[in-house]
Amino acid sequence: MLPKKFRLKKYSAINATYKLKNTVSDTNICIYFGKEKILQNQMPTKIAFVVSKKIHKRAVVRNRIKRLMRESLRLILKENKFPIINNYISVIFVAKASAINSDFTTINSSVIKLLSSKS
RNA sequence: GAGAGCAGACGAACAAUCGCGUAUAAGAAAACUUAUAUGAGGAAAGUCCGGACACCCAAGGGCAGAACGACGGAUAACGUCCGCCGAAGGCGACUUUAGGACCAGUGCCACAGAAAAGUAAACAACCUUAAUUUAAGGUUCAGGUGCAACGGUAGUGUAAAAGACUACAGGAGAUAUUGAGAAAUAUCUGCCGGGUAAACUCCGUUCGGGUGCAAGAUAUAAUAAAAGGUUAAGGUGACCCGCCGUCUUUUAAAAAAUCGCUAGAGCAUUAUGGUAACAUAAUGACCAGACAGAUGAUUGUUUAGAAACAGAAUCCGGCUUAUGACCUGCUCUCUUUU
RNA sequence: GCCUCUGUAGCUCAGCUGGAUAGAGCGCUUCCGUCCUAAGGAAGGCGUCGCACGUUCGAAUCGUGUCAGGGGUA
Repeated sequence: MLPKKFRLKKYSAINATYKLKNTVSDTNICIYFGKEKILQNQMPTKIAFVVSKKIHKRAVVRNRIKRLMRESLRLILKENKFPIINNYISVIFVAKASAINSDFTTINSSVIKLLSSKS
């Protein structure tokens, strides 16, 4: 789990990020980017993870996908591979139906691929 | 040894690195940092029942309504649990059981059949009399139909028949004994007119307003538009009476902190009472509490080749459903040996 | 958290209340028709009535449980 200051919490902020439709997608994951930072460089980037109930009914499966995505993003933030993330106010990771039963390496590789394609 | 029945336990372990929630302590103006401790179930699930708790409300009456249904107990309560009776199934250990009442009333029982419940024979058969192709009377034993035929089997009896009579088994009622009771056993009485209430219904018991922690409390902040209304809107949510008595409804937008929030009809061990469910007493420990929502990732070793079902959301008691592997105890049947 | 509805042929739906034949339209197959196709006509098959247990002589229908899907509300 990310520390609390990196989490995107507010309902209105999530809706605003969705409405921009600045997306990059894969078979497993779709990423929504928010507005670019111009003035507020001091604020940390807010990140959210979404796994819809339409994808799978059981909470254990959905939690597993969320945790895998979080883990891969934690490693990325730690090594600071992609500074592109720090240029946006908010980022939302949405899992797709094909992400079910996939292990850590596939999720991690798709996250890296999407972020590198954006930059 | 094989098969089966019942009950129970468990719900991968260890190490390393990185990382998250909560609490406490220290530091810091603050954001936060460091250290320590701790952090997912037997079903957390389904939401099928019962409660606690909270608020609205004033909590009254009537009539609808809902649930339950052998008997005795347990419990805060229950549609749950325990014991026991009857019935059904099994060679047996044992299992299952919505198990009150169709002598209050109404309805239904297709096709077939004489007839599906009405003091019933339109098929057919038996007997008697007249008569010989038939008619009248008596009868329903046997036949056939159907899930079910007006009690069953065997005899007596009769023109032919019939609980008309007798024996046996069954049902019902009465009496006696046993038992806390359901009920069981014995004797007697020809008493014996189908089934269906998971059909309406009747009887008995219970419930007796509503909404659910997004309940609600505290603090801060607080709008706009339209419609209706003291000639009674609205609330009490099947409905009626009765009661309360001033704002109410809709649409749009905005803001969201703290408490409730986890010490409990709870858990473990022991003792006593009870067949048991359970109750009482003593001792001990307490360490999830989030709010877009914390337990993860990688590597190595062991095991059965990385294991099943599955993620707390106010809290308890049950029920139901899902579930891999290994293990334990008691009992029954069959076979073999002694 | 609470409330509520629906599962029937490949698809869309009747039938259920009130128990005794599982049906309609579109689609599919074959034949007729036409020079060929379409329209039209004829015939045919297509179903564990979501699943399990029960009540009943008999269950798509009644009862209970369960599974799946949808909707409403805060």
